[in-house]
Amino acid sequence: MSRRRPKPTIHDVANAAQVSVPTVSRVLNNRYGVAPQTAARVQQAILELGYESSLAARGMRGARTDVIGLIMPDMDHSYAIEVIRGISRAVTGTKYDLLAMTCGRKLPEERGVWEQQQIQRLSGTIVDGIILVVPDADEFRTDYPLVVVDPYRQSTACPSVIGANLEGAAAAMNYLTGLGHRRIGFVGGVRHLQSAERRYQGYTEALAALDIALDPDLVATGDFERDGGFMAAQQFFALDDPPTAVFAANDESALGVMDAAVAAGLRVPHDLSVIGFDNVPESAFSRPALTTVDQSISAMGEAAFDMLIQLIEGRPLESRIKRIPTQLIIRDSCGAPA
Amino acid sequence: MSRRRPKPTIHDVANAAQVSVPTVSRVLNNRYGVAPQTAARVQQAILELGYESSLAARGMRGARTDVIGLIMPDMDHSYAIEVIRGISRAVTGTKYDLLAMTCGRKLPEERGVWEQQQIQRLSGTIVDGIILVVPDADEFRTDYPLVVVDPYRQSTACPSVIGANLEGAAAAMNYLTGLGHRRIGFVGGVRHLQSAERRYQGYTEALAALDIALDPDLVATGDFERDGGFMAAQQFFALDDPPTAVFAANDESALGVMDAAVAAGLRVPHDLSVIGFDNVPESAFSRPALTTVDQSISAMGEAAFDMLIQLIEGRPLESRIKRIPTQLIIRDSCGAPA
DNA sequence: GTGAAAGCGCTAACAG
DNA sequence: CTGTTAGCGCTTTCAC
Repeated sequence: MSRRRPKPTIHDVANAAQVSVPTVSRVLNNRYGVAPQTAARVQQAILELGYESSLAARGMRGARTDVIGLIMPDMDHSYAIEVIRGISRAVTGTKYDLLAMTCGRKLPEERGVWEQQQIQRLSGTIVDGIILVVPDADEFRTDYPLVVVDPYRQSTACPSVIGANLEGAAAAMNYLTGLGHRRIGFVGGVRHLQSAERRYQGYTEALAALDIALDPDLVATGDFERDGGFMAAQQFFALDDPPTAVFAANDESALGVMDAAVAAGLRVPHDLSVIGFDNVPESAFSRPALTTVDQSISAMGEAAFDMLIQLIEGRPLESRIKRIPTQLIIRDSCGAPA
Repeated sequence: MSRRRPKPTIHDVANAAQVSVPTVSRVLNNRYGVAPQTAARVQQAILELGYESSLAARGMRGARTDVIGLIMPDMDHSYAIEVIRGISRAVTGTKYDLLAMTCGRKLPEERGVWEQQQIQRLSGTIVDGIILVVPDADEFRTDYPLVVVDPYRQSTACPSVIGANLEGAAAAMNYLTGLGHRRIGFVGGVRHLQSAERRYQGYTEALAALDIALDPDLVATGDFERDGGFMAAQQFFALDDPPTAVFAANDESALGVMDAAVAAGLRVPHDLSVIGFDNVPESAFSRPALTTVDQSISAMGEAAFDMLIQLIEGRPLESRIKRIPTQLIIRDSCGAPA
């Protein structure tokens, strides 16, 4: 470690083995036309020098790298973690390595360009294909294999994996109304995010089906984070006629609503029913355990990986859009209205 | 998206802006000596073409990439996730991007070489420095900035971040013996992993301090996973004189022990006390909540990032080994022996 | 079978 | 201020 011993290059190997650079390249890639003896000498040199080819250089020459890229805005929230888990599992046992990138700058307005940047910085050279999670942008200037998970808008521009948001929201609302709730609050997610919109749509449609007028006071704009749910709930509680149930557009928000409920001295589900969306691991451990709509995020990750491999290997895609079904998970946070 | 429009290169930009390639490179890197007018024309072309420089090509030319690499054997288990979280948080707000790699091939014997491979494949070109998590290998052939998290053995070869495993284990054991336990089982971790060894050492030393003979029947070799804990516990329960408490070398094993306890009809902590190590998020949600030693894995990740940045930016390291302290978290899984 | 030459996209050193 | 020349580490023709 003391002296700066530069990483051995293919050149060093060639020298050590007394052959030319292309020959080393050939044995590296198991090409035909190398004498067994020569190959052995090269292998020997590789071992001795501890040589390993540079991903960058190799990729630049157009060769496949057997690495797939995952680009996501953060690797901190449960949603992101679950996607990573799914893809990580899918990668296991394949020849592919997984390369996940996330950015330091967290300002939303920088995100869109960041995504685009990363795609181009990586594509074609470093990775063979890319999975993009919850992209801010809608369209991408690339023709490399690219699969989008849970896009903003449902464009057919890229092959994508989406959740059955509308159906899931309908199931949640039906469950709540079936329990007898009529005043139901909704905590939304990031504005203009497709998944959030669809869940909202499920909310309004369910209300309409029962001829319940949409009360603007009962619709709060959250941010898909715990704090947003907390604040939204506080607004609800301050109402003259507060809701008896809250449908939050994702679990983190729902957990925030529950936090607000205990802070306000309300008991869940006795005084307030709460239902979430996503079924992130934490939802099973809240007190009471959160009733939610399982969106199987990790399954979305796995599906995205499968699609990407099809694309990379040039096999035809069954469909450009893969919809992952949703499932109502009934736990302890909902009951009949008091 | 229909036609294969190849990614624009610096060349295309140069053409479009009617300048030479190096000029484009200059404006790209905010170098001095470009006429404002020319620069504007280049910027214009960049925008129109949606150009973004290739990480691979840029890195190959020796320039800094402002990307730091994270190499880990998996991105699925809680431990790995926590490390990612910590580093991801540390990266936030800095100019660095984070690139995390995992491999598809999961066989342990392939791991050692895989790590070495990745380091060389990435270092110097694609990333400015690397954080390596729980490496199998002990020494690395690289002179690039490299920080190791929780290494196998405590070698001084690389700057590293380690947990206070011995102290933590001592705290756990003291707590158990303070409660009155004398027959305490130990579920170990992956053999030869330094952290597991140190925790075992804490176990034996605590026993020795109380003049309790080490009973081989009470020491099981786990694998740091839930199943291993489960099986180890079953062995304990089958003993003529089963332990009244179990110290598991990590939380996942401890959770497995609790699973086995309920399967055997034992109540925790009434019939059996269980204590873990790590304080992964799940441990707070088990029933009963797991008493454990907080190892602040995400803090280890953050510390590793900080050290790496020092290395990259050429600032002197305070110390080559950073030890992250440990803290006993008392929850509900331990009590006095029956 | 093997080496020489060319070029991937980019930047650094030099001219002009 | 800007263009020309070289070369990073590697693979791919194409000769020999």
